[in-house]
Amino acid sequence: MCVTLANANHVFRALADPTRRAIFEELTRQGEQTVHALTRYAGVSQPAVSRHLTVLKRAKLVRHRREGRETHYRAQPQALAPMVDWLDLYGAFWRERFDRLESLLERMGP
Amino acid sequence: MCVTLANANHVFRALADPTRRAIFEELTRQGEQTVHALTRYAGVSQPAVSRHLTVLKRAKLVRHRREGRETHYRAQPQALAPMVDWLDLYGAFWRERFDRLESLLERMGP
DNA sequence: ACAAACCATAACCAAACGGTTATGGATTGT
DNA sequence: ACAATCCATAACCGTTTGGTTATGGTTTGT
Repeated sequence: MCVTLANANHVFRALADPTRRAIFEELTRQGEQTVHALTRYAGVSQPAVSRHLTVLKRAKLVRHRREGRETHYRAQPQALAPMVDWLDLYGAFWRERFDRLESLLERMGP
Repeated sequence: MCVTLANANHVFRALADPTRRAIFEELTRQGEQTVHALTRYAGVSQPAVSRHLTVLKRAKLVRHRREGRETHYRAQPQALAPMVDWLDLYGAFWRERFDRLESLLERMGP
């Protein structure tokens, strides 16, 4: 719980940058990716991607797995918990979120 | 919806700074506050607070109301919607959130 | 009328950020 | 053995950021 608060700052900061959010989104949608693949996707240089991944790693939003000369990264959505907790406390009320959930489930069909 | 995406960046950026989060939290907990009161709370100079409030205002996370020589600010939690939406899409928190919701509804009785 | 209070903006500054190119270490393919 | 690939780190650079003090406009209190 103190861990949560300590990490909250890292999570908020990491997701403040749109490129970093895009990388995290890509990893969430497409699953595990190499740095090479992410570089092609992100539209910035490979070192830039590497450092973005380092920031995401610090926030525990991604994990990496080395395999030969390539490093595979995967999203770690549990690390979003501090942000969700914060929203629970300071923003989104249950009623509102329930409505949203309902409408989203509806859109997803039966 | 495009509006949501456009604003998402502002919201994420605004909440990336701990001082700004603290101000928003204070406004959420204690309700409307003057800049003077927020300055006492935030532990930074009054101009710093004013500019933080400007950033929060840009993200529509706060509204202001002038009353004589003082400006009252209030939190606007609906503006967190883009962040909640983003978490819905990329957080993959369905299971956990659904559990939480379920247990809450249970506690609320039949 | 005048002093004080409240707030926003301007001007300034050090530090952090996000990008780049250069480099080198480890691994793979030929 | 050698060349090429993958990745991380270093070095560098312009811009943004978060803070400060200074200033001025408006409103309030005496």
